[in-house]
Amino acid sequence: MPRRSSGRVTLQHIADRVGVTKITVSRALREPHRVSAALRLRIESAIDELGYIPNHSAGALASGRSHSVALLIPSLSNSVFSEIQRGVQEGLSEAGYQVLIGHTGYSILEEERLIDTYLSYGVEALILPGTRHTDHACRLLARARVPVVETLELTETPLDINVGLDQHEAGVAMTQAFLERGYRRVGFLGARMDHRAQLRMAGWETAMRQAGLSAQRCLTTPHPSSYRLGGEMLGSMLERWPDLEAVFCCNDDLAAGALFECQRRRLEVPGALALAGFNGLDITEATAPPLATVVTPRRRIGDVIASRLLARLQGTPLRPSSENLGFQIRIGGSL
Amino acid sequence: MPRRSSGRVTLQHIADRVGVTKITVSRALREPHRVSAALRLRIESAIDELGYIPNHSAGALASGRSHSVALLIPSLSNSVFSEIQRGVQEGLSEAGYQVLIGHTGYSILEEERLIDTYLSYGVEALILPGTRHTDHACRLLARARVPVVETLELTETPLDINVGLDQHEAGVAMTQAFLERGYRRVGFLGARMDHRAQLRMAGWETAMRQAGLSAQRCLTTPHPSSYRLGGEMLGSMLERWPDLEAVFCCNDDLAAGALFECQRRRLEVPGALALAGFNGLDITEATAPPLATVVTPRRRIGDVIASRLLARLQGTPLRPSSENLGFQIRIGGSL
DNA sequence: TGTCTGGTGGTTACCGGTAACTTTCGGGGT
DNA sequence: ACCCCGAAAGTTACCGGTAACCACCAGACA
Repeated sequence: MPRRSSGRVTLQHIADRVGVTKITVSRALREPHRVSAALRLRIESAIDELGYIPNHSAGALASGRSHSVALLIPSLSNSVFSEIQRGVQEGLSEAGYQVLIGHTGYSILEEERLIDTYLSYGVEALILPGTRHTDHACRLLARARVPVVETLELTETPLDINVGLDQHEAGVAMTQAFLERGYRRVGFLGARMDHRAQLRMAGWETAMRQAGLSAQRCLTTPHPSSYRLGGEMLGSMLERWPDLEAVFCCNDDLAAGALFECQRRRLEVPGALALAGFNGLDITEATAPPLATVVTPRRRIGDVIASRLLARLQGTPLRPSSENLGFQIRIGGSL
Repeated sequence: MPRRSSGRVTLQHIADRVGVTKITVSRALREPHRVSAALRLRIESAIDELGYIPNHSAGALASGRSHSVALLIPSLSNSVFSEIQRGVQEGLSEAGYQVLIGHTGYSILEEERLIDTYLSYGVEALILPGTRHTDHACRLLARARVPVVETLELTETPLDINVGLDQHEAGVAMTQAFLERGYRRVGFLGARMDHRAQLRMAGWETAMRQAGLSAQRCLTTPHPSSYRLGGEMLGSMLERWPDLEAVFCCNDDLAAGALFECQRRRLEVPGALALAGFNGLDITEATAPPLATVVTPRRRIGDVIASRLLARLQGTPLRPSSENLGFQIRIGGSL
């Protein structure tokens, strides 16, 4: 007799209905071949007659397996992450894993909190955006002995699996594309300034210095980037450096916003001002002119994460490793 | 002696270290006032010395409470949903709930699958996008006796809590804004054509018919909307109906894409063609000219969902109810 | 006929917490 | 001196599954 009559249908209810023990019902669900066909049918019909819903907590507790993986992403509204998510999801859900999505808002403190939460949920792996974490987060991860993927950026010292691209190198390459086309006074416009934005900016600086040019035309803000912000910041830059020839924006949103501002000011792009963004989102191909950008292999990152993780979850022991998936420069028509 | 030496630190380990029983440690964590201050301190230091991470499954199983709520959203890359998420998250996390995000990809079958999954995770409430669900999903929800929020749209027959806006009415209102300004040959451009897009379109039809005008200039596709698609589809519409004066797009992405296409064709907006979108995303204020749009109170929807849900979770019994949070027409400069 | 084997299904204990009830103990009121 | 009370900590049983091992049985085979 149950202490709390929770009203919820359990394995025991199904078992009673069919006249077997609950372990048999459990087997019918998880290892159907181990139960005779006739019995299996009776169990199945009892299950949907009574409306049984398994209790994940009980299963996870008893088996020590949660069949779930946490994917932390900095922003829900940025399609960069949604494409990664799609790849991860597809690969892992086929293998029977549930992907739990967490939202860090670009904060490593929030990331730490989420790592803690998801470890207590018993996730079997964690996928983190970026390679910088709080000390406490690193300690948690080390103790958890759970596969960890760090993504988007690359690091010399991966915690475990690292899949991404070299953001600094991409920043250098895009800047060089400006320089090759004869632009000299190339500015940099950055928002949010998370670690990846910083790396891109550092790439711009490196390339400018190497070419013996000034890397001073640079405007950044900690605010989250948006189209509007791109326009406003471009305005400030033009005021401060009226001789600006080109602007490398740390992402496509800013670049599109900057392009709109140019349209408003009747500044021809790229005639009067050249622009480039970063990521290769849909919008860069749709604007007039299309925006130059660094195309990042987001979908592929998701796929690769899924496949490396599955290998790891299925027992292949790997040493910490870094995988560089590269990028492509697309010139579009704004440069 | 544990059967499986999972390596994981449990309450028992902390208890042994401190010399108390595990229930005391459990209390120190959940009801600190019930444990003496001195002991509490010793327990706390043991906890972070040994790196204890609670086992959520065990807690949920024993207490029958998961402290989590599922929020299903159709698309991760659409900021409409990310703003709702922000409101929900903020309200619920303060009250100690964890918000689990699920991604339906606009499919009610996938929604059904996720409802099943999250019920088995023992969520204490479900927040669903839209008011249409599969029959099986409805049966699951009915049996689960868990608060359910249906959002974005309104319905006459809410399952439980319904918070949103009248999409049809909004479609009518935007169309009337076109008509008031003298536009007559107003077309409709729709993508994805999920239920909300259909309602908006129906609103457009209603308003056109009421004004005695033709509602034939309409182009839709089941493909997901994107900037590029907006441009391409506008191209098709112009080819098919060269006399088009205005286009109401079922969302801002399409409208922006259509605007870009106009720029490419040197079609003045709104001089040669008027445009409007739907949702009031950031981009509508950034383009040149800014886009007319229906501003939906997304953040507020999130906040209201959180507050109604908390009331419900804290025991206030409510009958099924519908709450209309309205919308605003913003004319921008494209109309 | 006896033994072995594989296919089925059952027994038992346990996962790591928590609810509900009980025990212990020191102090205040009368 | 007695009783009562509340605070602090412990006991016990249980949440709903699953792992590991065991029992039974029919047919294959010697």
